[in-house]
Amino acid sequence: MSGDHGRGDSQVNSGSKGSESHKHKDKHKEKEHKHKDHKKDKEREKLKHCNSEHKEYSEKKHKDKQKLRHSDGSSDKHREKHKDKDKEKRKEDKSLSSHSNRTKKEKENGYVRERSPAAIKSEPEDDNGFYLSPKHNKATKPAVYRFEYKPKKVKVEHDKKAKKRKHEYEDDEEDEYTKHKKKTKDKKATEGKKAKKEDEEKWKWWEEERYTDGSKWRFLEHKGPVFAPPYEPLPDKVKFYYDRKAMKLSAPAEEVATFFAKMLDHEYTTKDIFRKNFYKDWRKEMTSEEKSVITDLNKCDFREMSEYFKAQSEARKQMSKEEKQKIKEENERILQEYGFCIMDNHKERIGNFRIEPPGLFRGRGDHPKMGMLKRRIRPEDIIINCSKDSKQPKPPPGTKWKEVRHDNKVTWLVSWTENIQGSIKYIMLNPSSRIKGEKDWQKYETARRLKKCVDRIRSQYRDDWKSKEMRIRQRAVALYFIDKLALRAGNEKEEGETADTVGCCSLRVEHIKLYPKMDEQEYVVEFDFLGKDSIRYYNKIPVEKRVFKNLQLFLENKQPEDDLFDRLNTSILNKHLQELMDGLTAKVFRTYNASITLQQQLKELTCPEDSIPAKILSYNRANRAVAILCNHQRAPPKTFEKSMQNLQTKIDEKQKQLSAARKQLKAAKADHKASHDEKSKKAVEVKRKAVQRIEEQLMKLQVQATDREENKQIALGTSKLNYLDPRISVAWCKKWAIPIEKIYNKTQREKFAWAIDMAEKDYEF
DNA sequence: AGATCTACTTAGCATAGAAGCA
DNA sequence: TGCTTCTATGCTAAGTAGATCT
Repeated sequence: MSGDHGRGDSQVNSGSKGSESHKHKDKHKEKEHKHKDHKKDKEREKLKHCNSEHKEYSEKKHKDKQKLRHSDGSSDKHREKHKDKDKEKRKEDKSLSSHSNRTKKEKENGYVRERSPAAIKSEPEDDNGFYLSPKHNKATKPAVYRFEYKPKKVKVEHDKKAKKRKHEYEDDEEDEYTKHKKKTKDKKATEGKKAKKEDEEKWKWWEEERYTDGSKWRFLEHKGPVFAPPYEPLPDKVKFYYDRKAMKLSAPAEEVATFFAKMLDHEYTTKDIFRKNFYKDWRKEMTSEEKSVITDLNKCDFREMSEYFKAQSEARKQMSKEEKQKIKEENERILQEYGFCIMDNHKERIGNFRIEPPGLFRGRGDHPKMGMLKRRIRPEDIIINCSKDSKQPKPPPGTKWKEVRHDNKVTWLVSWTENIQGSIKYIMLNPSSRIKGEKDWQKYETARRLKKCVDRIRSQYRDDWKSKEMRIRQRAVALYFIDKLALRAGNEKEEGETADTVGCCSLRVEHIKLYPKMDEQEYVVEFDFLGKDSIRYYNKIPVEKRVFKNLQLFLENKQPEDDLFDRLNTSILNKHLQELMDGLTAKVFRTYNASITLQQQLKELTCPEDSIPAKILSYNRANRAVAILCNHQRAPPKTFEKSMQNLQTKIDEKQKQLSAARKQLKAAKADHKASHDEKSKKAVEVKRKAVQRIEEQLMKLQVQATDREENKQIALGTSKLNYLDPRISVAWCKKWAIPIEKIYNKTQREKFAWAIDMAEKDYEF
């Protein structure tokens, strides 16, 4: 296990660290005058956090906010002004500051979407174990690649070549690749043309050549997207009221109003920004008459509309079986017609063939654009991508596509530009498709190549901590964080366009705190920031002295809102990584560390003599270690406490049952001792079996309870789907005779079909 | 050399549908 | 069988990263 971090079995932990962070956060807030209206969100947060500490925190936050409110009866305008001033000031600061010449981000979030107080245990690490490993230094060897990165003219890899590669490359997986090819060669010859169904489903694309010229396909045919159903005006009986008076809205204005009405139960319809954005966009849809009447959102009453939609969804639930069946069939028909495409002789499932319906935008976290109208996409907005020689999809009658192009250097079938951020959205294939699968496989191969040179890279960045050049030190410390803590790269973001979140390279001074000494530990760094999706990252970890000293240096003469790594960005970092290993980028470290952690944890946690459920618990624990590493959190399910209680009741009952059964067994034994006849002997056996059965059931329940408790606010799915080399899991299943269905559900099995087919029990990541 | 654009992966959440239970 | 609870799936936002433009 070379280059392994030796991560312990980090467990969920909501101890004192959490409260520390909260205090910190609170101070933070007051200092920065963050006082946006996020009462409702906090309430939601409160619900999410079941531990009392969190409640305390939320309440305190709430009080703080109230205080602030009182101190300045802040109107929106006031706040805006304040913000602008702040912005300007910062701009000036920046131009004066010699070390920071990059765009600075406005820190304006009051709403913090953080969850677990401290999900991550900082493990005191043996740094020697960390950096040195027996398999060391293949640095001098020319790198060997499974996939070509800068493909030249060669179009398709042919068998011969693949075989030749087998000798050239020592990659285990390479052997398998060729092996498979041989095995299926005969079969393939008889296959001939494509008989649609069964052969298609079983198509093993991983046994075929890949394109190496950068093209993604030769032939592509599809039916185009499915548009959102047109707006159906409300029945006349459902009224909208303005200033208590019923008012009939024009269809466009009414439609947008219904979007708001549908969200009425959500707390964000009470947020200032949301309301402001919504109102602004709504007015654009109004007739001039409506505009003159409706001048204040607060006087709008959407409740009747809201009730109507609730009743509708209730009615949908109450529909008869036949009606439901009919809808199901219709959906199936649409799926069959639009849900598949033909790509290079194979029918492939499309991932998202429906165009996103119009509605109100709700970004995650404290998003400046929340509430804006996401407009309806029309055929005129749509770019179709397909091959020239295919049957082109027809736009709906009386409409035209924006463009039809034939670009086989990309994988998307349909695209359009979305109006909130102006970004492009795509329709692409399902994860089970060849095109996605190959890429996924390739991703893990890159991570495996990193495994081979990670020791070298680690020793290099450690050397770089001593560099004379600031930029190199910064790069080295950032890389250390990315490697050790699995932080994301942290691209720059356009200020004011999105929620204020950061990754490694975009960390600011205010996101870390240094403690030369904390409790028993020396050189502790405390991280507290909002990452992707505004999920809070909170962690305290001891670092090496040199890292600590460097951080102190980076912090010198900086304001809280200045960049920690002012001489670094993701592009610089990735360019450097590219030089260290072909195909290496910051995110590869996440993949690598996730997968290697799973493999190592599985080795450590699986007991050969355990039952299958116990082994699965071990698997989930290994999976959990990764999820914690990658900070994959989730809101504790709304019914968590209750379902936990139910489970406990069941366990108690089972326990009673067990002791009763044991008593009976004892009695039967005594009986047998006395009588020594066949009948009593049989009775003993029967009772013994009963005890055994109940014991097993109890065990299963207990395992389930543990698993669930530990999983309260950790999401396993993301890492399973995106970070863990599926071959590790498949190999583990094969080794311990665990049915693969216990680990991967149907969708996951489809996505990982390649891994399930090719990984043997001795697979090593 | 930074800004912008493009393509693609990764992310959490809502909800539909399946499974379990009284 | 009808209700509750759990799980799978769909949805789409939010990242990463490379290419291209200025």
